[in-house]
Amino acid sequence: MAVALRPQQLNKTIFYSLITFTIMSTTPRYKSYQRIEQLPQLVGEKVTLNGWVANKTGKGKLLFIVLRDGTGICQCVVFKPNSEEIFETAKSLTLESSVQITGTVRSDERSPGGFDIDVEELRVFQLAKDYPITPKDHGVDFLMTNRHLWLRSTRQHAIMRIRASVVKAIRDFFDGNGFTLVDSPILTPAACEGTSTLFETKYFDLGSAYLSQSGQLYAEASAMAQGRVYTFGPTFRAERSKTRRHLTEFWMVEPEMAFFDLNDDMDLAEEFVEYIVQYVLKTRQQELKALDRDITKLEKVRRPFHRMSYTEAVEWLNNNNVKLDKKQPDGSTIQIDFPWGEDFGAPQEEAIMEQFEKPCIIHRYPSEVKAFYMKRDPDNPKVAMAMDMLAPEGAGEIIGGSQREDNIELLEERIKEHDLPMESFEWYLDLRRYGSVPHSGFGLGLERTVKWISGAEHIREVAPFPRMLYRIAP
RNA sequence: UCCUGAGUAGCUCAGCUGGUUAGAGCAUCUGACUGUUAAUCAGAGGGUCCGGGGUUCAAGUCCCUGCUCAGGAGCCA
Repeated sequence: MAVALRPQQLNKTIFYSLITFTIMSTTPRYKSYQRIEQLPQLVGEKVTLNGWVANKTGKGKLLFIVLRDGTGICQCVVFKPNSEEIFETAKSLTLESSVQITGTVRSDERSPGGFDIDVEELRVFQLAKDYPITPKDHGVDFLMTNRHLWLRSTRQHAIMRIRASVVKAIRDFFDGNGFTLVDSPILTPAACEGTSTLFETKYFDLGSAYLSQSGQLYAEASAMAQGRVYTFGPTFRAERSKTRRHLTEFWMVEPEMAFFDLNDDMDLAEEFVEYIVQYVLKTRQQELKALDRDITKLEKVRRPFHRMSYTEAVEWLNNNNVKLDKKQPDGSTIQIDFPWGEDFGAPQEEAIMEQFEKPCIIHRYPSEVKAFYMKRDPDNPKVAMAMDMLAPEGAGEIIGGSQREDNIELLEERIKEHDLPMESFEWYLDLRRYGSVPHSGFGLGLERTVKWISGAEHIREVAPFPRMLYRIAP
């Protein structure tokens, strides 16, 4: 019989020797230097740090070098009378020069990182010449052109760490809840949803291939094999979108669950998003602080979230006098009551979310405006069993999902209605021929989630090298 | 694709109804300063005013055109 051993249950000696063994066997070659995040444990000791010059100030015979090494910042102090040679070298240092500094750690309130190092040895790896990004204001275009360097700044560093934590939370959540990771293909033969514009590329003698805009159909097939699966990877949309919440290449995580109805789907989405937000709060306090993020807003992201049907949302819009701008044939615009059947745009979503401090799920949209694979509500065939999750603070849609159509006749009808090539979907129809079951899933946009949690103004800040309509480099 | 706005020093910007040799702050270089936090002080260098065409005695400024970028819409995660 298998017994799960937790560390507390192990004999202490064995446990600690295991840890020692692990560290000894994997990290000895890293012991030639320390990292700034270790400094609190190294006060009074002589350490060697490797890093880059983040800032340099001084006053007469005293020089302060703010060193960053990726794990934090540390102020290194050089005093001329101690060593003329080191002082001259330190004086010649420029922004972002790479150096190795050896010295003794001292706790000091006046230091930006809380710790000072009195420099005893200074080695220059390379002297940077005219680093373009200064500690002053810069425009977006300039920063985007220098994205490869911009990533070194405090703010971008913090965002990338939060992104990494969101990714980890996503994987932990599904891995720990009985889901199997399944990688869907990136090169696909045709459109998944049949609507979006796709990036096209040549594929040997087989004609064209397209970069995937969703792994969903493959996730559905895999869910019939594994029960509960998720795919997580890059997706591509060749839409000419130019807003602060669109990228042409972004990461999306798509869970797909056999035997889940729409309510199960929404419950999972809530639990999932709550987990991500709380995980980041727990593990990235420092980074959220560096970003000046109001964490009291994130602390409120606890279940249950708000929920309303599309029909209720339309009623709310009309009761609250949120009008729809309608273009007339003569070019003028008039304001009308929001008509049932029209899809929500950004103004409607923003108006609805203004009243909420945590996410809201809107469900049962008109089937006309939703994708072909979404199941219609048995109680009202005019609406699809679809749901979107909107995040507060103007973050907008972060999740789109649905219960899938599991009846083969109805699915074939939808494919015809949407004018999609039936033969391309034969394999997908097989899933309804051989043991079809009710099933559901959703997709969560990684960058939109990170943008919301980090409080970034623009989605381009939360991808290390964002791909946008008018920018593909660096 | 549509609507709106912008392009002046390495960076961020000012430059009025067209009028001497186009300015400031930061950055760079030189010097001063023993606790700086975007240090301060003194001095120096730094310009294809996005490209092309036009109007004018005279264009950074006005007109046309091209390019680049930004914000928004639609589509969506």
